Amino acid sequence: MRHSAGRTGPAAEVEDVAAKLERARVVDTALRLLDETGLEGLTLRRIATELDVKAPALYWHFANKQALLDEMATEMLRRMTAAAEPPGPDADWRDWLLLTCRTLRRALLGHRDGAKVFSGTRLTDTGHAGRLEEQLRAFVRGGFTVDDAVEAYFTAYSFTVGFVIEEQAVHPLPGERAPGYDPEERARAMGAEHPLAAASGTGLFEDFERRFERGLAVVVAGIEAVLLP
Amino acid sequence: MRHSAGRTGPAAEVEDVAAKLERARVVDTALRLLDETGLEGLTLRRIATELDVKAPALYWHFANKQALLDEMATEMLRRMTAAAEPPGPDADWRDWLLLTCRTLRRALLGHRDGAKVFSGTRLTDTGHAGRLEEQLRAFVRGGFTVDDAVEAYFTAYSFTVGFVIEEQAVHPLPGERAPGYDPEERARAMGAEHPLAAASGTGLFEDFERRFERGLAVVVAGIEAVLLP
DNA sequence: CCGATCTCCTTAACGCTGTTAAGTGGCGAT
DNA sequence: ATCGCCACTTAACAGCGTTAAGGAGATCGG
Repeated sequence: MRHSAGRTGPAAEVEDVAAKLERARVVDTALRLLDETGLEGLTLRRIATELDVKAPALYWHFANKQALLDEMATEMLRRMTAAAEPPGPDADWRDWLLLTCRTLRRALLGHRDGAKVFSGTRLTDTGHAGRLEEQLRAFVRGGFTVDDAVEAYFTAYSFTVGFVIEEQAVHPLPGERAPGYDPEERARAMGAEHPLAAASGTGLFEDFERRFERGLAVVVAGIEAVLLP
Repeated sequence: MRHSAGRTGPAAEVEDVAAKLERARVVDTALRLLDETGLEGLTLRRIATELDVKAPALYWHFANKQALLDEMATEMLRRMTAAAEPPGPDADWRDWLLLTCRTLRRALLGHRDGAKVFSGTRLTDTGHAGRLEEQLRAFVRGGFTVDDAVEAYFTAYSFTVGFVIEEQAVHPLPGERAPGYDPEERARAMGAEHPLAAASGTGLFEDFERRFERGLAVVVAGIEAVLLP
């Protein structure tokens, strides 16, 4: 099924590299198009046209659309990992966790519907294993059991993904604002008999940057309080 | 555009009730079908067939498919709210928050792809305003500012939605287990040079019930530590 | 009582989607 | 020169959401 199945020797090496380059070009184009069209508008025919190719050609490089989406999510993660300077090998678990979550958020915000693409796919390689290992090691250095380390990591991860999904519903792209997320409108909808709910629009639709940091601080403080030995 | 536009009198009342019953029947059927087919397989033609009707008939009741999905998400929330006994009017914010998040999780787990349906839609009515108001009031009673109350609520909400999205990737329906989320398989993929990452499968793919409770405890403790005056 | 109106549905069709089958030009190796 | 594989094309399929037009049946005003 793979490109060089059954072949051996240096020629296979070279061809595999070429194949990966093509694959990468498809993924790159798809990620660029994603920002223009959104996940709904991202069709194989469009991607193919952008690559001066017909749609069925993509099936040479990917088993199906989901495989392409998986690869896109993986590539997002790869770029994010490459862009983030890791803290030193003896860094505190807090530094690692903050870095991981902030970088994850940046990666998801980097593309329209990034969080949805990401949360709907399975990663296609284990390139992130190294970072995860260092993250968990930082926890263990801090006195956590492995189980508690995973627990802490997953809690922060869940918060981050959930947060960004909501954020991208309001801001499809940084700077853009989706219709229907207006604090005043919400206040009107909630009615005078629900003053607190009516006032919540501001706290729900604005200032995601600061709110993410506060949420992260809450999670970190909670980990300290509950899981730290 | 609405059913009784421009009409008055008791007959209109009766017809509106009938119309709403029809609408509700569509939503109910769609939610039932969702469990069988998943979000991908949930087509208007299938829903229509199940209702002994042709697909375009649905456009009499809903402007488009998204409007139906919105209504489905709203109905999920309505049932969840109806099923959950609220704590007393003087209950602690902790009780309210735990109830809200646990009930939200239950509601999302109640249907296949529940979290995805939910996170992709906008609620169609303000029936949840009352509960939100009580939730926020509990925070304010506890000494929170309105902003901090919203912040705390949203942090817990984000965690819950993010958590269940991941949970449903592993367990499409309670009891079922999606392929590819096997701890041993993960351990093999991570490799011997990443022992902690390899061991993380157990902590990531199992025992969601307990892990959700611990995550919730982390969030609550974090709110106490960071936001409580 | 009759014609108009409104409700709720049907049939037919449009343009689009992901995906498969079959065929084809070119290039490297034998 | 020819074989075989790579990377692609053309053609087509079933199915999707959605729209247009129309029709049966109840309900209404006159």
